[in-house]
Amino acid sequence: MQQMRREGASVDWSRQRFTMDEGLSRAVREFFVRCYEEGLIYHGEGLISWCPKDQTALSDLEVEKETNAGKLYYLRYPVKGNGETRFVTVATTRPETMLGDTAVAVNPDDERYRDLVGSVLELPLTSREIPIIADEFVDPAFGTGAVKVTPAHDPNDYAMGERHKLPQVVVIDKYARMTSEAGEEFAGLDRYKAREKVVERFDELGLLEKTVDYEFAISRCDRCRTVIEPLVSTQWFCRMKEMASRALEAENARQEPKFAPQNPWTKVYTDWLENIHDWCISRQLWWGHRIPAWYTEAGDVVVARNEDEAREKLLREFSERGQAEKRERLERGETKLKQDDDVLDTWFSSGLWCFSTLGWPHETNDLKAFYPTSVLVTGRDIIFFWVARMTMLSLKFMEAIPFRDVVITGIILDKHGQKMSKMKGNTIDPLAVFDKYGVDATRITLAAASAGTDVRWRDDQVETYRNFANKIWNAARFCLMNSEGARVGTGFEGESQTWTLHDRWIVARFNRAAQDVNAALENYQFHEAVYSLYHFFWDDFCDWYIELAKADVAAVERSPARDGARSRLMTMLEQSLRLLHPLMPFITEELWQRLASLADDGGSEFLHPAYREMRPTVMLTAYPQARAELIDEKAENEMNAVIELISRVRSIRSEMNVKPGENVRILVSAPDEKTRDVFTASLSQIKRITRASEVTISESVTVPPGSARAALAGGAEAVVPLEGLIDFERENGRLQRELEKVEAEATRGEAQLGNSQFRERAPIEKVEELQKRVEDLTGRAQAIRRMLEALSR
RNA sequence: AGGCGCGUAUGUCAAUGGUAGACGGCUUCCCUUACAAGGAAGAGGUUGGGGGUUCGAGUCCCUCCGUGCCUACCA
Repeated sequence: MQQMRREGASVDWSRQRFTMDEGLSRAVREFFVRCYEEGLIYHGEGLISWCPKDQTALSDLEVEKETNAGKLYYLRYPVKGNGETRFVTVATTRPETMLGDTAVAVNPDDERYRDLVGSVLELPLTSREIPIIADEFVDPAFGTGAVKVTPAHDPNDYAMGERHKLPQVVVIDKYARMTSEAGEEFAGLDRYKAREKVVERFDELGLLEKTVDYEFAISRCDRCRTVIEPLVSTQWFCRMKEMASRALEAENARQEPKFAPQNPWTKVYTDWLENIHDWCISRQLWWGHRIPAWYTEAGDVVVARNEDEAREKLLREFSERGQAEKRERLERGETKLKQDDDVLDTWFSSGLWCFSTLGWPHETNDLKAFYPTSVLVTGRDIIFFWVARMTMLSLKFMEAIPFRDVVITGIILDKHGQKMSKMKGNTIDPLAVFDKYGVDATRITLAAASAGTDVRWRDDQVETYRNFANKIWNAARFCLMNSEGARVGTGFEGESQTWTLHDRWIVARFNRAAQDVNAALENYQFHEAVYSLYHFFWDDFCDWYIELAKADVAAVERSPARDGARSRLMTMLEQSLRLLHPLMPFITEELWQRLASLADDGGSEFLHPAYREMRPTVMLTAYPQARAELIDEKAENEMNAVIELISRVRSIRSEMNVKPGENVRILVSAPDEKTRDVFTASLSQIKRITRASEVTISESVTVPPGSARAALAGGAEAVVPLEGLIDFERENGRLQRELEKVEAEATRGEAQLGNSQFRERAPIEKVEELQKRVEDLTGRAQAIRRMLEALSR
């Protein structure tokens, strides 16, 4: 909880619940009683997974399978009869369980043993005789084709025992020690000691045929790693088939719930539901919801919401069954009731969470308002534990599935790709990362990991986003330093005729970013949201917009133009902070507060209409939605031309080793008048950013000798006269490389255009798009060739 | 044994069948009046191998190699 608060999780803390709270306990008892009354929950004997250390039953999900390098022992059992010496050899990984064997099984079609079916074996080390039975389950190809059957200590054998009505001989107790049934020689021995001894004795008797190395799966308690012992025991079980089929129907017919990412989790979920087994829900632990069942000394069991109800129910039952004596004793208060000491599997109460927290079984307002919920976010290892059980248990008494969407996140691995575990000591402490890099940086780093893919965690990748936070801080600082005269929030209202190109452009870029971010969040594609936000803020807003607006914004004299530029800058920052807020709540709130304090009413006007009366905070502002009419493609294209011009001049400066402090002259030619107008409108910005002493724009230029040149889109050209400074070799190399690149791409494009199949079958837009691109490329190539020619003269 | 996933730049990872990108690292230059946790310019790829479908494949299909996870009642 402390960690969630540090993370800035914006949850309603007043609704914090604990599974053992009274309201939830009531729901658990109610659910249990109703299910018992329907026969869905039953009390009975079964072979369950037992942890000898924790002394409790476990469900299938709470045992971990592990491959284990063990041995396969081949044991000979003598066939009884007629003094003949014949043996049946069985293979086993657990020889100690042979003491509890009550049969040997073979496949009915197995010729080798057909004549022996029905005959009897003398079980070594015991005085027992056991039959040879035939069962389809046995695989003739494995081992010897004969299987020892220990119904009390193996799940398969248990099932086979039921099929053939075999007795159960319990030779291992709940402490994993041999019982007296195992015989004097073995009683009291630990299961592994017993194994050694059994093998030793078989060897002595000449009944150990061979021992081979064998790898097999071993089950461990996921809590304490102790090897599980299958144990016949009386427990509480929940029938799952019917509930599972309802959940399956919801998924198959209506995609309820919907998984994100959809593949492969939907299938993982449905596969498990299809192969579901009954659930052992009782635990012999001290902690948890006590099972609402009461026993009399005479062994009667009653399930009820409380002890009073238990008595009533018992009275009714005794009457119905005509057990007058029991009834009278109960009425006289002579019968003591004892509640079951066992508790419920915590996942059972957790499975009710979605409605137990909202007041069920009462039809509360909360239940009506908040059920079903919208989304459950969890890891894939919890799909069975929680997601499936929640849907099943919820559908039992609720109309709808408990959540519409299930988002499966990746799992954080260590830097070597290993799952983190306390045992391996490779866990990371989120609080330490928060301390080192900040919560915002950590949050956005996690969000940037692609959806559903595991993350190899390295602290240093948080650095990228710590730097991003720093960038946001510094950009905001610049804006705030130049905020005098700005009217935040109104920058882009109603005066578009005074906007510069970069104003129209940043509005377009912002709306595009808002569109992308909203779409990404809608689809739980958080990494795409991060990508859009990062590049919008850093590349578009910081690198270009602030730089282009700087001259107007930072003008010394106050003027309507300066106020306007500042208002637009501040407005864009305010909107950007809103867009960033869900991913970086702390820094955006801090900056937003400073910004809001500049507004006349302290920022109230920024709040979502529903929250106008509340204290201003970015949390209560409306999240920016894209306005399609503001995604101004024309502005984007024009700005691209300006950006290209500036970039190419910078590139020339850098490659020609022009000192940063040194001013250059720039001659720009553009055959197209509109392009000239675009450049002219941004003249002062171009001049400033390229550090030019002079920029001239005309239809065509006379190129001074010793100029570096660059071909631009639409036949335009940038010329930087560098007489005396130019390195002809370098310029030649630079242009050659450029030409190669452009020609290669043009050739590829032309080849594709030359393919009649492409022209016929590809969509028209694609063909036209390529045509345009190839035209531009060939134009550039021509221009560069002319430049090279001029250079060599 | 089945099922699922992954192999892309030196590293970690992106990319509805349509110009292969980001971040880090690397090279060069710059302490320029928001930011050196920064700015500018660069280098770096036959998308694991081989087939196939398609006008077009990192993306779809088959196969092989490598690797990870989940499920399972072969003793």
